[in-house]
Amino acid sequence: MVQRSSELKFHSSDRGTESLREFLKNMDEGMSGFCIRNGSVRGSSGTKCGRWNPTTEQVKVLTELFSSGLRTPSTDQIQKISNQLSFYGKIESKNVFYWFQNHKARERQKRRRKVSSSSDDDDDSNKDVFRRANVMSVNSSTQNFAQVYKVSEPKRVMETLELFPLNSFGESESKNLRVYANECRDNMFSYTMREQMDHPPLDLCLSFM
Amino acid sequence: MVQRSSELKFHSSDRGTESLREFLKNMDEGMSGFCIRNGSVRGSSGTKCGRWNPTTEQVKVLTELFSSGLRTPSTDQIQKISNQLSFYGKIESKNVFYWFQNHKARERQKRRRKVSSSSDDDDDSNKDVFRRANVMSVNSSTQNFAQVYKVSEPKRVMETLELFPLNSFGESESKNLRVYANECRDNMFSYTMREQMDHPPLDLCLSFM
DNA sequence: GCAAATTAATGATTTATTCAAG
DNA sequence: CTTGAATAAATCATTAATTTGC
Repeated sequence: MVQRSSELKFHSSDRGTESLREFLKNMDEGMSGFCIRNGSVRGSSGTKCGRWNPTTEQVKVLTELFSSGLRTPSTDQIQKISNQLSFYGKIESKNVFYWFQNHKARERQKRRRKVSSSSDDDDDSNKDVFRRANVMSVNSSTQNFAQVYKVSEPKRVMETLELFPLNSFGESESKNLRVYANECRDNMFSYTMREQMDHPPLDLCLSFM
Repeated sequence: MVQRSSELKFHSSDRGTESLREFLKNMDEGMSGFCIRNGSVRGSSGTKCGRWNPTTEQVKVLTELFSSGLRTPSTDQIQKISNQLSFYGKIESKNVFYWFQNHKARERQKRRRKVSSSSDDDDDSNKDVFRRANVMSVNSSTQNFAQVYKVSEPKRVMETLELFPLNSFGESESKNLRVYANECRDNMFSYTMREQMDHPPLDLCLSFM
């Protein structure tokens, strides 16, 4: 299925569109070689990874977080979660993002289908809006985003996940609220990875503040 | 399989819309450096980041590109287009992304509303091909885009528009990918919690032990 | 028992809607 | 009123479950 659509056909009427011209030019160039997704490559080795397949632990943690109230993690949160979960297996930030998005949507859907009673149960709309934006990455099958992403994740040191940074924005919007607050507690995790997966190797500490 | 459901319901009314902006900012503002996260800069502080206001030239080029068949530019394309257009004025990648998205949607909508006669002879059609051909389409729900950019792109400076970067993904991605350490990644966001949230605004610390 | 075939889950994309700045 | 921004809903696609015939 090779599709090439180099359809870019612009009206060559030149007006002061030198820039466009340039764009298109470049575009064409780029067009020439795009390789992307070679359909098959399946099942073979790891390079061509299909979609993310979360491990039990990963799902567990994600689910916990979700049921703890986290619905639309911020970019940072996603990064952190991803970092943490990478311990259990391959995972990328976007996966976390998608997971939350799908999970949220499907829970809602499930609820609706079941009983439309409780008015509008979940809907955490506000938060979503608020942060979704920052969150994930795209894999763009071909792009090297994945790579990049990958890179960016590992670098981060594991810190405690701080979800729901309580503090209402809106008012004390002091210019820089770069409250590095949590920096201090950077490494308090100690990965005692236990062999037995029976018990969650990790402790989810919910601290209410 | 088993999914937990604990929906919270936050019907807050506020939507924060600065996040995306913020991230994207970091992304291609690697050099521009402007407006450092002023979330809801309501009261307005120094750098007020209003929404993008495209210049005539920018719109012109974008429109040309659109009518030339480009419908869903890939991330790279966006990046490049953005770079090019920055010549005409302030612009960010996300603006390009959104522009295409909105323009596409609105053209379609317009068409429908107007006359369903001309079916879809518009340029949109071929765009599909275009996009399809390149699996690398930007896709990623908007947010993704944002994130991706933010995280992955910061370092890539493009000078020439190179669309459709052919690169075989999948292999050693350990390339250099500058990690782009965004130091203040800890900016906390604030959710406006509603009284009736199911879950208390908790600070969720996930520590692996 | 064990694969091919079929179905159920769910990861990933795309589209439609919504909100609000100017 | 236009349109940038952002999300939720709908959809597509692929993997895991499972069913079924042998």
